[in-house]
Amino acid sequence: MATTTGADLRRAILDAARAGVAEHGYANLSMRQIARSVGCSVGTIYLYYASKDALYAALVDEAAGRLVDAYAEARAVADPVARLEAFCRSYVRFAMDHPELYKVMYLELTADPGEVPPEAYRRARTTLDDTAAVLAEADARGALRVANVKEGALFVWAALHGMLSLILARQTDPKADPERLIDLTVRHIVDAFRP
Amino acid sequence: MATTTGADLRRAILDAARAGVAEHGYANLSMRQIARSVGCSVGTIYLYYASKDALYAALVDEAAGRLVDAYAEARAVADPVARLEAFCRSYVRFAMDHPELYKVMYLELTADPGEVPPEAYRRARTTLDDTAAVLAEADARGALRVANVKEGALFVWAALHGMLSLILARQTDPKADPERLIDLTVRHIVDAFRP
DNA sequence: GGGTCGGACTGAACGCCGTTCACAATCAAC
DNA sequence: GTTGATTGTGAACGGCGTTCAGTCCGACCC
Repeated sequence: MATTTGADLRRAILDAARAGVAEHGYANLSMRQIARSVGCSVGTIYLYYASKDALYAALVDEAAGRLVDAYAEARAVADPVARLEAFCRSYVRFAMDHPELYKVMYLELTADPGEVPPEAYRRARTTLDDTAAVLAEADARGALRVANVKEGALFVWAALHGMLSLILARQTDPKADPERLIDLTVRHIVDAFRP
Repeated sequence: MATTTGADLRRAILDAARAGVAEHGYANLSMRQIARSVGCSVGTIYLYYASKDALYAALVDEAAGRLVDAYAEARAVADPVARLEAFCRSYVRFAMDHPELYKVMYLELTADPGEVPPEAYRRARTTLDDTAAVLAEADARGALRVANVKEGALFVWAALHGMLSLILARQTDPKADPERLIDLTVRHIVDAFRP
């Protein structure tokens, strides 16, 4: 907060932006607030990030990295169906543990599609490849039936993302337990591919 | 644009707001722009809508009405499984035909959950009841197996909303045909409930 | 007619915002 | 010691949502 400079300042700005988004949402986050909390002037932020959108893209990129990390341990599960479920739960855990990052990545952005460069999402796409691979393996073993693994993986993502969106946007019954809804979703996803 | 007054002016403001959201998104829509396109002053808008959020809520309410209308004809389908699919397609058609309204209802809002009063969404919830009812009927006839119809309906909604979100936010493969992805989604949703 | 009242309407003003840019400070290289 | 680049500043610009003192104008009563 004091007189950080150079690369440290760059990181401090990103930290402040992340905290600001978590607290106020992207729309209510201001460059001036970031500058105040970091202890530099507004103009300085523009030395490190070309615009508010660029700063946002950096947040997305960072979040994508964490999402990919969350998939790492699930990759070790031997049984393909169990691994598919493990991937689903890794995705959900990421979203529930870091709702602000999940919003940054997949909720906030939809307000203005195309403002965040697609590169920021490239890393996150590897999770789709993981899902496609496990579907292919399960299909090969006859445990599941998957006509098209890429489309199948997209469905898995869509169903999880849909339920998470509804939960995070408080569109579900307030009395409903999110964990239970997630369990239900994962079970239905797997059932959708039963032979 | 000329000298509309009273209730006509109220409607003109709503029309301009809808067109503005469709073109620029909620964030880039300004009260001043609305005033310019309607031909009144900024202050006048506040005579009819307490705030930008209230104006937004009116848009959501209007969109919810149209969504409910879209469900009306599907309600006539006799076979419950066919009716479930018809509901799904009504929902999708609403989102694809009026992407700006769908964004207004379920995408833009997630930027700041809780800003739009829940009442605006009450009408839209009847579509969930429709889905729950058709699931109950299909279960009773043995065509599908649904442990909990309310949760089942939520899953149907989540899966559709998830795929639509990804499509509308351009997160799907640009080469993929949206229609095909929707077909796939509806098929998987039904399969998820197969006995 | 004159007078008054109330609702419709205005637009300048307030304090925010993202972004720019002329300027100052610092420091390595010569 | 001078130069040049790098790093940092903060006032200024145009735009935003919102407010409010003030203007307009038709309806009503005397």
